[in-house]
Amino acid sequence: MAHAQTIETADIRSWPSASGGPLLPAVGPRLTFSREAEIFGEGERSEHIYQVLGGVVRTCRFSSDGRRQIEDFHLAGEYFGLEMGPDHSCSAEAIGEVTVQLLKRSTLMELATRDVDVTRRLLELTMSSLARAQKHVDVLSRKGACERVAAFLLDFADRSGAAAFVDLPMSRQEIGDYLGLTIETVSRTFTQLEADRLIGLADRRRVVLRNREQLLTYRA
Amino acid sequence: MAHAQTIETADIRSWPSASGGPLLPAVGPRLTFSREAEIFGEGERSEHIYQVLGGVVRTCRFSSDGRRQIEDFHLAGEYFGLEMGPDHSCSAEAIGEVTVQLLKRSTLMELATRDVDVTRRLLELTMSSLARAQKHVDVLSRKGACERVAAFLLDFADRSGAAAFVDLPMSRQEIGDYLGLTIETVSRTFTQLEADRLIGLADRRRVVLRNREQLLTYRA
DNA sequence: CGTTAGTTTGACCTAATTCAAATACTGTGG
DNA sequence: CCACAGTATTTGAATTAGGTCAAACTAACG
Repeated sequence: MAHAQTIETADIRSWPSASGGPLLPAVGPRLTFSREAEIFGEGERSEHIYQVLGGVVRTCRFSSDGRRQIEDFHLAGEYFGLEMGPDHSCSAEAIGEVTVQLLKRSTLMELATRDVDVTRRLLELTMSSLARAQKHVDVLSRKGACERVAAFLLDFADRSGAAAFVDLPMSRQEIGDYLGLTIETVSRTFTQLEADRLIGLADRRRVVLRNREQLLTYRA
Repeated sequence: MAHAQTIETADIRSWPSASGGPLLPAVGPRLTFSREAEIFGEGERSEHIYQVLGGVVRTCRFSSDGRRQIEDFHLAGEYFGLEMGPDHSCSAEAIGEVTVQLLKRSTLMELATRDVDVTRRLLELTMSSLARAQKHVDVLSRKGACERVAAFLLDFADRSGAAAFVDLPMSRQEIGDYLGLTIETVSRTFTQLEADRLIGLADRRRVVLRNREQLLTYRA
């Protein structure tokens, strides 16, 4: 957890009001990480659960052949770092500057033995991660490059709240490592989607979803 | 749930002794399904959670283009059918004859509001499903056909308890639908792994793992 | 046996990778 | 503001793993 800077230790009373959605008590400090900083590493002891407050985090795993598999990107509001075992099964890194809320695992687990709601929320959280992972399996399993990129763009747009405009914080390489494609194929696919008028590329990082309908059919 | 046959309604007192591992109280009947019978369908209301008592179950999803993605195979002792939403997000079907223990979801959830252990066990269960799904993502992401099949065989051997001998209950087509490969590629890969002395094919369904070491290196 | 479904094998094709090179950005110092 | 270095991205050409189509083979079962 290098380059981290403590901002504030949240009070245990910052428990979410009876709102829906999986929210957990912020039993830990906030930290800010700079671009490309490691938040935790694969194999490290898992002491905390994390909630993104600002920026985007990637969780990834490295194969013995040096390839990087990005499990997921995590946007503001989302949680990451939940583990079953004692160690982190993947590493987490900041894409650009990132602020996270730490939740001490032991405290949370202790709370969970007394408060069923905490356990229930952990369960909801884990189940939605599972649903995402299964969708990821579907996409990787037998979809072509266009469908993968289309599914990624739509998912990312939905999650970042923007209707038809995405500001991608991650590189082409990172998209490739998420979608199981090479950087060249990702690049060519963007080019082709633009040629087909399905997207517009204002900037290399700013994508306009021109034809949501048709992009959607790709991800079926 | 066609072709199902009730065998016995388990007593709620069949709560697992203080053993480790994710075990849940069997609050529901046992059912037996015949070969290829549907246990539940995608989109159906999710009323139960299931534990396999005997046989192997596949959970799968169908793309609009008619392709089948098998999410996972479930062996004796394993659970399936946990959902976050009200409906099943995939269907479950019997491979060969299968006996399952049903756990009524509403009863389980009611139990969970009173007993933290139940919720904790549901959490453990979901987390191990998540870990499996993430491993599946890794395999599908950038591995070749040999590595996929090798990873599948090793995983299946480990889970069925056999050290170096696997009796596959599923067809080549099903393996393909699980690994994101065509039946032809799966077949060719088996042939090649045998030619390379990594496996032996007694019967089409009986595989001997001749060289566990080398198979392992494939899945790194 | 004959029929059927599952599997293997072969020939060819396509999508994506690889290798290589050109181009476009970003930030820095002048 | 411009030139430069370094990185990210795009584009091109050649290669290849896996898919597709088609046919032969095998096992199971009446």
